[in-house]
Amino acid sequence: MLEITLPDGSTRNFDNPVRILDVARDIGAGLARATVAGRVQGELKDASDMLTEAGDLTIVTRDDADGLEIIRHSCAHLLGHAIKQLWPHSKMAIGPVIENGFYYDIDLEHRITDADLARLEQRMHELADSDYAVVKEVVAWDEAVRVFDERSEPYKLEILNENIARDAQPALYHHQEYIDMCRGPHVPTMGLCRFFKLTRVSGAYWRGDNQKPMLQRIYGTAWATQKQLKNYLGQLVEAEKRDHRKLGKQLALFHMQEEAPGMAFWHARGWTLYQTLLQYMRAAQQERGYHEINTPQVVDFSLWKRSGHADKFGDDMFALQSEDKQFALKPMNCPCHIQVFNQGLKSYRDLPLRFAEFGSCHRNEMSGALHGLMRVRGFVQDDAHIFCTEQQIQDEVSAFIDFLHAVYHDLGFTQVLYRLALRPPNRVGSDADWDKAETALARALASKNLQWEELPGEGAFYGPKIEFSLRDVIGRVWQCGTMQVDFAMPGRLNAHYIAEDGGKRVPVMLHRALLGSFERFIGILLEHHDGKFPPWLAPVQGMVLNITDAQAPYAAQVEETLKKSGFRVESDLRNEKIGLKIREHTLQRIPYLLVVGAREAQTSSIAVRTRDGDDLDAMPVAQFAELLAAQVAAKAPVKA
RNA sequence: GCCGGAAUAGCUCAGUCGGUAGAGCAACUGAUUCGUAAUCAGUAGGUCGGAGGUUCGACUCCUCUUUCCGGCACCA
Repeated sequence: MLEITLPDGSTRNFDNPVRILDVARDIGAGLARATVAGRVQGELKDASDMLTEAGDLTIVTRDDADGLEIIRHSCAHLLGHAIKQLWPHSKMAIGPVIENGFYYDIDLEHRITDADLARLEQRMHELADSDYAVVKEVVAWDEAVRVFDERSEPYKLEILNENIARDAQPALYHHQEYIDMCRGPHVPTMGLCRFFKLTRVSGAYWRGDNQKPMLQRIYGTAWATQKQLKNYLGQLVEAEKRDHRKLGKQLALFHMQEEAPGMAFWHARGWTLYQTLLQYMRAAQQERGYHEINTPQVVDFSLWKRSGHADKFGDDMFALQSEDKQFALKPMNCPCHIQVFNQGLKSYRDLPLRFAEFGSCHRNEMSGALHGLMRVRGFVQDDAHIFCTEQQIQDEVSAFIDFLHAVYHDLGFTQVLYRLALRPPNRVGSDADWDKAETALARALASKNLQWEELPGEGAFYGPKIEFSLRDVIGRVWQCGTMQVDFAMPGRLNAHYIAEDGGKRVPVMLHRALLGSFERFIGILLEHHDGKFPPWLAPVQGMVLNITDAQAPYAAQVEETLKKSGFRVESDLRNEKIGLKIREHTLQRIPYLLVVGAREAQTSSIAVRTRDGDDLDAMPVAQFAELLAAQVAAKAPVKA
């Protein structure tokens, strides 16, 4: 007698051991059809697995997150099955689940093209539609080796030899004639894997190692229902529409060209946005006790040698030769900030000393890494270095977190994620120092009641760090802010202060940034807002449009009045229909369109329309100025 | 840097089999003076990313190269 307890507390009794799928079938045919796997004592099991002991069982269906993940995993096998049918000589590497889908890495002479993807996808559909049963076979390690040896699968053999214990019992999943090795679980029948699409093919190093051969990676997305799939594909289209590179061109914000790869040419509107953001940061950090400084962009290589950057990143710096000297464009600001700190003797009474710089940096990023504004070679950081004592770390970090929250909130981001990167194997500084620094960072986070993820081994060699990421409106996560404790560099570059007892001490240096680089952050902002910036950030806040030439003088006067009130306003006096002007400036995402016709000229008013098409009716110019001023002050969105 | 793809008018994109390039929008000219997402007509616009090669002939085929796109790797 076998008693199975279901999540609702009800029980079912069986005379003999049963398969999970049989239990589902016993409950109902509908459930059986939707069954992907089972969860027994917290562990996922194949639907075909036998239950031999009494206990709890949760049927995992395609509606569960776990179920979807299994479907995606099985889709990778389905892809493998199809690949082997079309190209029997493919050597299969790995086929894991990723966010929204799966991929499979294969080694194949033939280069997979887009047309091949379509063929593969069609074959996958045929296989899935046949709804064949997946057969799981648990074998001895030797037997698994024999199977993959026979099938000439060197990558599977490497995995068996290097990653699977000799006494393990690997599971082989039979997909008709195709066999894949997997931890599982997998779907019981392939009919559960119908809603997928192969999205792209690219190269990927075997085991992620650039010394190892490059394989072909085929990506796909997979979902439990047609509706989910359609929805996701729609999101991709949506994300593409708000691509900052596209918007940057459409809205005349910036451009890039061949002669300066990885560096932006900022146009008037883009630079206005850039400056608005920069001035905002400047004011915000001034309020919080930072001293803004500015340091050279071209610095003798010897400084980078002393700071240790030349060793690690020398090849990634732009080098310059002049007379007999080797210079480099600065890739970061911290060594220069220490030079400023080192001018004049510092007392413990001067600490914490916060040096901020909108530092223009250049890094010779590898060509393949460049990506619009998101990864550039020339950029400006909202960088600052706080020189302080160990005792001051926690308070400084705590104040920084408040600062960061305030800024992210102002910029329209509400969700922040926190990660604490802890000591790596290769590091400088004593364990006692690391203990103190890690504790200070963790305490600062805890004191704000924040949840964080710990990343052991991920800290910089010179100290632990907190990474702050924000989630944008379409759910993507961007790492922007950082707070890093540095025990090493101040000492290397001879920074010290006189302590209370008269002794010389090396200060702790905190590297910190909120936005990271202005270039990248503007890219993120553009995509987050879809170019529809709130009025305080919008490069042009209002556009005055005349109906006919007769109102041109009045329109110019309105523009002038609003400009004098400190707003960014332009006018469009072309002899064009109002509909055309509305359309064009709406597409330019200008928050307010200010229409002036004979009526408005008569009454000294403007007819206000938002870029979203809302009509705010005619109002006196002064009233609009008041409304806009309030929104700018509050950093509020466009008012409907 | 590595794998794959792409580059044609200011922009978005066509271009068949190798026979010297085309549309829409924008620009310019003219008409129109108009009330909330595209007024009409006309004109002009190109070393087909760059350098070589094959060919009677190259946007088209080949080689090299630059940049971009999608990934991988990298990211102080």
